[in-house]
Amino acid sequence: MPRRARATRGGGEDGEEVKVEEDFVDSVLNFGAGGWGEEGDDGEEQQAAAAAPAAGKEFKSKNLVAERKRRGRLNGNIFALRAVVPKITKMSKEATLSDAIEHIKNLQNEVLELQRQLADSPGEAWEKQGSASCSESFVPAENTHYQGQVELISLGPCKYNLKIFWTKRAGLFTKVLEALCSYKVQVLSLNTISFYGYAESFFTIEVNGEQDVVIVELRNLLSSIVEVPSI
Amino acid sequence: MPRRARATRGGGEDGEEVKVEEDFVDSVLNFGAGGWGEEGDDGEEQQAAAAAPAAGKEFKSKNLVAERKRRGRLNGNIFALRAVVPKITKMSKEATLSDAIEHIKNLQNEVLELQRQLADSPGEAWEKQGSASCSESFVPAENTHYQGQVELISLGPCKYNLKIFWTKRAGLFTKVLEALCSYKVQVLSLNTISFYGYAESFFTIEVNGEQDVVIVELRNLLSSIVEVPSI
DNA sequence: TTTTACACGTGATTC
DNA sequence: TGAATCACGTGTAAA
Repeated sequence: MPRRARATRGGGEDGEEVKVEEDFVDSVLNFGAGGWGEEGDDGEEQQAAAAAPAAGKEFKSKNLVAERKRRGRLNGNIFALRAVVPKITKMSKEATLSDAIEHIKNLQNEVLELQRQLADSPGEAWEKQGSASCSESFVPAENTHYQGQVELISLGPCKYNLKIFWTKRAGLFTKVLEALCSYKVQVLSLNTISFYGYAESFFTIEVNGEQDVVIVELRNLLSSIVEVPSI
Repeated sequence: MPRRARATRGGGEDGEEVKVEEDFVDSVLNFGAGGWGEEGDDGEEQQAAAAAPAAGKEFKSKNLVAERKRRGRLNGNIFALRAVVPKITKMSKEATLSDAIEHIKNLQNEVLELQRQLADSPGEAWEKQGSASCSESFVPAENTHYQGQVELISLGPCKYNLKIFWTKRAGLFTKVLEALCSYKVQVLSLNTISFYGYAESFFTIEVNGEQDVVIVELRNLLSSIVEVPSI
């Protein structure tokens, strides 16, 4: 609720001050503030600018009404701001602006956090890579090339199961796919289970060429990608 | 860049108006606006309030300096707001507020969208349910109870493979888990592959009690949960 | 009482 | 020019 100005023409306080009961000023103000939608209608303002001098005296400045409208728009925006900011500490202009700033910062942080969480959701890369249906069975074997969070399990000639456990980081999964791509590795199937902040992916891949060399290099490359940098 | 007021004591424009060259008012204003950190220091304002009357005349109100500080804080907040809002259309108070409102609305929509995308990332429910390692093999079988996007495949006495294909929606995966829970179904393993906007989950479950009845009811319940409402 | 916040009218400045 | 924006000092009302 706006504080219903008394409209005592307070600015110029010279001797010949005119004190008129101008409720219409209030109405104009409330029109500008309460109905702060974009209005091209200025019928009431016209009325105000015409009625006020008639009440007793000429205004010293022609931009009086314009200034009133400007104040009205500004206050309207303050109210609109108050409407979209959930946490209002005090009903004052200054506090409203501070709260708005705080709220914007919080929102931006929230967006960043959500984007970070979403960055390595496996789905992000799927659509670039194409869909991969899950049908291969996963058979634990003994000849596992193990290092860190990467396991390479031979399934037979040219075929391997690749198991990767990783913490979600931005772009990491894409890097893994690029690494596979760089070694001309065919992805036969892909399967991922993700926890909050962690994910485990199971690839069935087909490797052409020098098996022993490629497998070792690929394993090292993937390990360097997946390993957390701090440790 | 603030518009460097000329500081001609414009308010009371009565006859005995004093026109002093008070650049210090400018400095005070810029102090309040430019250095808009929280300051308890009011040395310069004291100086201003003391020097101005000395220049020729008493101020009519002690409120003057307080009002100056208030305006300074308010403008400071305007500038701060301008700093956190990326899209500034015009360098005016009104436009700044409008842009801030627009920006807040955009941010809130962005947060909602990200939360929606993240809502059914499988990881969200994992930690409530506990971790589920992936080890069961998936064997296609013929005795599949198929309806819509839900498949129930018998693996033997009391054990089934449950395959669900669904479009990501908020809270949907949690509902599936709750449905399983309500039928006292044990989840032996769980495996999910997610595309952008879609996900396929493979459960290995153990059902106790009236197999035929539970399986049919469970299948119907899951179908009703997973099916898109519009079709 | 004083303090705080506000709206007001006005002159100046910019475009 | 005129229209728009601003800072200013002031009166007033509520805390």
